[in-house]
Amino acid sequence: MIETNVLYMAGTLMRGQNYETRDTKERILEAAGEVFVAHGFQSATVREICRKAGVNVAAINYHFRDKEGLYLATLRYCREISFKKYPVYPDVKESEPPEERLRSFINSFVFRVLEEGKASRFAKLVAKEYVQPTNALDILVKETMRPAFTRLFAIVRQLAGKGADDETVRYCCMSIIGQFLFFLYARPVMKRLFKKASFREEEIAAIAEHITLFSLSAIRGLKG
Amino acid sequence: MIETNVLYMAGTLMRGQNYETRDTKERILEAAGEVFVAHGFQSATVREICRKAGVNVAAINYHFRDKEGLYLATLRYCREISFKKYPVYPDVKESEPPEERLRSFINSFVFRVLEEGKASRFAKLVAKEYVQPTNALDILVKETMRPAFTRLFAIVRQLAGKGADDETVRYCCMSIIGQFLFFLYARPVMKRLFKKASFREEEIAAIAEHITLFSLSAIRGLKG
DNA sequence: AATTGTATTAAACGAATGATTGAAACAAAT
DNA sequence: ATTTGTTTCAATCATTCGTTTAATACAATT
Repeated sequence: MIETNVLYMAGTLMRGQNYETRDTKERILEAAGEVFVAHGFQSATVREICRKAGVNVAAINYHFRDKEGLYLATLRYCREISFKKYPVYPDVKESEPPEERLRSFINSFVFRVLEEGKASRFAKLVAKEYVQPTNALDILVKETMRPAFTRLFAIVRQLAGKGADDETVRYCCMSIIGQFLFFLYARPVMKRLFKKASFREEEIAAIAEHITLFSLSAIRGLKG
Repeated sequence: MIETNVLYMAGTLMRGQNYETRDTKERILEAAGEVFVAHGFQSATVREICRKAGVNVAAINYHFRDKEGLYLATLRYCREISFKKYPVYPDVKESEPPEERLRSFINSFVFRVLEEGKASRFAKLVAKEYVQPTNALDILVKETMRPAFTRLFAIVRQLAGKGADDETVRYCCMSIIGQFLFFLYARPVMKRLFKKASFREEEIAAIAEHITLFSLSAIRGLKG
C-alpha cells in the first residue's frame, strides 16, 4: 500500500494530473497489447493486464468501460504504432509503374508482419481476429482491410491489363495476400519445421522481394 | 431423473455395452469438433460439449482423461474424416509429371479447407492451432505438416529445376502454402468484404485451378 | 444367483473470471 | 482553507470454469 502510494505520488507530483492519466492509460494499452497478442481476446484476463501495467483492476472499467472497450482501444493503439513506422507508400508516388507500387506495398506489409518489435503487434492481433472474430472485426474490415484491398486491386488490375476479367484480378490479389498470411500465421509452425522463427532485417527484405518477384512472374505468365 | 434413466436403459438394452460406449465417445467427439471449431481450445467449455452431446460432464474425464485429452482425440478424429474424404493423391501416380502432381496436391488441399461439411473441421482446427498454439501443435507438425511440406518440396524442386537453390524452392513452397492459408483464414473477412463465405463445388475447383496456374506460372517465370 | 468391471449420474469442489462498490488520495479551482 | 472533480485503491460480487466424488445401473462372467 505504502509502496504504490509513493509511486503514485511521485508520478503525479512530477508531471501533474493529465500526464499521469495518459501514462496510466498508455501503460495499460502497452500491457494489453502484450497480453492480447499472447492469449487472444477471450482467454486474456484483465487481471493479468493490470498486473503487467501495475494498476488496479478497476482502472479498466474506469478508463475503457469494459474488457471489450479496452480491446478496441488496444487494436487502434497498435495499428497507429504499426502504420506510423511502416506507412502505406513510404517513398513511391502514385504515378510510378505498378511493379514498383506493388513492391512497395508488399515491402511495407511484410515488415509490418515480420519485424521483431511492437510494430508487429497489430498484425498478430489481426491474425487472431481472422481465426476467432470478435465484434471488432467489422470495424477492422471497414477501417483497414477494405482500403488495403482496394489499393492492391488497383495495382494488380493495372499489371494484369485489360484482358483480364475482374474475377481473375481478384483471385490474384488473394494469392498475393495469401503469401503475406503465410508469414503472418506460420511462425509457430516454422519454428518447429525449420527451427527458425525470427528474421533479420535483410531476411525480411529478401522475403518481400521473393513475394514481389513470384507474384509479378505469375501475373505476367497468366497474361500471355 | 426418470426421463434420463429411461433413455439410458433404452440405449443399453437395445445395443449392448460396447456399442453404447462407442456411440457415447463418438457423440462427444462430434460435439467437441463443433465446439472447438467455434471457440478454440481455451475458450471452449467441456460443459457446452457435453450439453451438445447429451452426456454428463464426468464422461470427459472418464473417456478422455481431461479436456486436453479430448482435444487431441478430436484433432485425430477430424483429421481422419478429412483425409479419408480427400486423400493426398487421389488418382495421380508418383511417376506423373510434377505439374499434375502439384495440381492434385493443391486440389485435395483446397477442398479440405473450403468444403462445406465435417471434412473441413480439421483445417479449421489447424488454423486455430497456428494462431493460438497448444501442446498439440508439436504432434500436428510431426504427423501432418512436415510430411505434407516434404511432399510439396519434392514437387517444387522438380519444377524449379536444378538451377534453383534450396532456399528459393523453400520460398516457393511457402508462397503456395500461403495461398491455401488465405482461404483457410480469410473466410470471416471475405464474408464481410465480398458478402460471400461459402463456395459451391465448381468454385472450389476453380480456386484450386487458379492457385495451380498462378504457382506454375510464377515458378516458370522465376526459372527463366 | 452372486460377483465383477464398465459406464453413467447428480452433486459438489476449489480456483479463476469480469465487473462493481465505497472509500480514500490527489490536483486544481474557488 | 475549503470544495470539486478525477483517479486509484482494496475488497467483494455473482458466475463460470475443469475436475472430482460417491452412488447407481447395467452387462458379462462365474
